[in-house]
Amino acid sequence: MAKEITSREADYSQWYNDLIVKSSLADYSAVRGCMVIKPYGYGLWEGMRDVLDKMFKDTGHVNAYFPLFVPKSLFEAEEKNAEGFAKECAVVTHYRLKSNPDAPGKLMVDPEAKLEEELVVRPTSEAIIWNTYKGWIQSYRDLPILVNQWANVVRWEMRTRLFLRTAEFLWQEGHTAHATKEEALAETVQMLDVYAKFAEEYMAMPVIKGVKTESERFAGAEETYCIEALMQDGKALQAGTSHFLGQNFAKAFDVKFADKSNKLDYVWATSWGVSTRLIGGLVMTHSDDDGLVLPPKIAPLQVVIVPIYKGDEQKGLIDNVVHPLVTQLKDLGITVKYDDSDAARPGWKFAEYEMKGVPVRIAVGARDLEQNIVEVARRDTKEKMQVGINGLAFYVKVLLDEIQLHMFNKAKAYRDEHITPVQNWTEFQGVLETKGGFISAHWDGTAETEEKIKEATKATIRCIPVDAVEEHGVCVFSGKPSTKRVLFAKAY
RNA sequence: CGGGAAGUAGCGCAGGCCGGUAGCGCACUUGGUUUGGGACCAAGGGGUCGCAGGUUCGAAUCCUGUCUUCCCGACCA
Repeated sequence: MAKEITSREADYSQWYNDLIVKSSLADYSAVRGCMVIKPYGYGLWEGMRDVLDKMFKDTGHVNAYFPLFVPKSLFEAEEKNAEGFAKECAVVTHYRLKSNPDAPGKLMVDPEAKLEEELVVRPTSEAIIWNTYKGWIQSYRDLPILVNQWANVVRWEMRTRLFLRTAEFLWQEGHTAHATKEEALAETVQMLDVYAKFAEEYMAMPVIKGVKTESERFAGAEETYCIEALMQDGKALQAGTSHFLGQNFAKAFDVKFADKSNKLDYVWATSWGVSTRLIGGLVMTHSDDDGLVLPPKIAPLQVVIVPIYKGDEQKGLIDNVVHPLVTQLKDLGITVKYDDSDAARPGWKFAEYEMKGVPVRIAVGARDLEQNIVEVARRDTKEKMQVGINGLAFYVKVLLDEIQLHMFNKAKAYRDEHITPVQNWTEFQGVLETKGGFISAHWDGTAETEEKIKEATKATIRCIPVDAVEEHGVCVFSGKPSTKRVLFAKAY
């Protein structure tokens, strides 16, 4: 038993940490709050990135890259945004080291090399980008600008967790500029839909589309849309956000355009992003006590083939069957690995690929060949099936689709069971303590009530669902009138 | 940033109170036997005990500082 992980029941947090490390997604690093994303974890991110990037391109966006550093004077231009991030900014103050005269062989910051103006390491890029857009935009003919960047950002978090919250993380941030409010709003909603589609169809992670309350809104935004997912421990995870920024950044950076009648107006803006946090969400949505469970559409490796043999003669016979199978699977666009390494025995390989969440495993032994079959095992349900070799590649292709669908349906069933409508404060507290998940409740719309509920229970309003129905009710906490239900939950 | 715990071979740990030149399991190397759920036998290799100071004839062990990680709070994606 070389690699065992803590069970979810014993300690959910420890299970998560064990899983990330033992499945080789990431490692802790020598830098406080920063992690190393290992090749398997990065492969997962690359797969997600490739799909999202295509979805962005298909909706008319292009990629660009802006600087890591933001001069402090630019950063503080949009005051609300700057204040919102001020407490977690890394700041570059010097540009040179020198030998330390008091400690031979050691270096020190050269006090003579102090920067004229401090550079903020971007926690997000609105400031540097809007400063740049000012030079790109004169007329309505220059609009819209639909730019995305894949980048790293830094937020100096006090308490970090692998993938979910690290000081540095990878993400994409879209920054668009529009001539009208309507167009910007449409863009905001469009990208929210892109995120939701990606989460559900590729990650098999069901999400609720909604709007943030004022206190949870992105600093500097007029409106923040979000997708919220539910983890297996009943806590919610904000998985992506899309912001309608109004004219806030255009005003802060003086970005005006001339419309068709040559009238000057400020540009309308959006920004939207998802990060490597999605990997944490993926892990906590599907995985079990034996390791990762990855949806086929995102899994870096979809199929692994393990030979079981005694001696070179049997190995040769198995090779004769497996090699054409590998070709057939690849021709169907399936990623496959034939693990015929002699370094580990079959049982060890089984456990290892289960830990890594490979969706389908095919075991081929001499006994199978006599009957012209193989053993196909699916990771999500742990089922094993005897399948004929003829037509096997196509069978696997269909099976991968079935696994993808089953994973989504299972996660959705769990999520739906954990959206609990409550009518009063007693029920609210009871559900939160015993069951967890989302609580659908009426709220009076005030930040005061929201804050008091948070203080009392640690639950926050995750979102006001976009499909919330209008109904008359009374606030679960204050008893004041309310027109729609919102979703509360404890959150990551 | 406050409270708690931890850091000794790649991983998991013992040793520490009572200072005397570091050990166990797994992993690794070589050879052999094996292979249908984390194989077995034999012989090997590998550690400035997180880092930096201090006490001492002598420090993994005692003292001080510091770094990193985990858990609980406050803050946040």
